Amino acid sequence: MNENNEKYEQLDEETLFIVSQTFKALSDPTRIRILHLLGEKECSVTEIAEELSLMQSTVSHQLRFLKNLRLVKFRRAGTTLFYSIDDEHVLALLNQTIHHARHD
Amino acid sequence: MNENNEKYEQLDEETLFIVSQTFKALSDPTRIRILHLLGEKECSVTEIAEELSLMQSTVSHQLRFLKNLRLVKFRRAGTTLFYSIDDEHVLALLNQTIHHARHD
DNA sequence: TTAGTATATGAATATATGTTCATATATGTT
DNA sequence: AACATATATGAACATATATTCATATACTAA
Repeated sequence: MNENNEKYEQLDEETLFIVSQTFKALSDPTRIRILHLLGEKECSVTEIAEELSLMQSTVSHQLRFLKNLRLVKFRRAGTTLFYSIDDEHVLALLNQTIHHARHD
Repeated sequence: MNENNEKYEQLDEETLFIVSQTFKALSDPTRIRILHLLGEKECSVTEIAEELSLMQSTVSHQLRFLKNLRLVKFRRAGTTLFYSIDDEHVLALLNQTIHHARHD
């Protein structure tokens, strides 16, 4: 018994989509840097741009991407928006992989 | 003390590259399906193509991609190549994310 | 050696993606 | 209201990516 000749259980469309979107978010160096920074501390758009030497519009575009996937959130303080991590699981995924990349 | 106003420690180039490559491998639906299948059982190229309804050349191209990153390996048996997982950490990353995608 | 099967590869193509520039919107201040 | 600052957005562009088709290579058996 259990000769591993059971039929293979395919991944359903929706799961496949969510999983690929999640990893796609983490596959771009700019987004990785933004998420990693936000994992350290809440930041405004301008702060992110300065800290990472990126154009403000680049940061805004990527934050919109991350916000659509609910990986980040923001709070408003006047004209300034402070962004922070909204999905601790994905941040854990990132930190885990950073750790793995460094130690082998 | 520890007012969290220490300077932010940037990710180094090499780590950033490895991490983004790893996630890029996991960001495509076809590669996800291949890795998930190989996580269940060792398969030949033809078996993968049939099980997932993909063209043989599509499978070969993606296997080359995955092999370059050492995420899969193969053994030869005559003219047939049996592929299997070569990076359990990345498989764990995938399964973890599949589980997360399904349960929320 | 010839034929047959399994896999790999290169070129072509279509599509997706990331960045930049210019400009719009939103909020606060005077 | 006029102005300054912070952020968002749309269009244009260059580059990356995935798939397909055609064909090459590798191994096996007759």
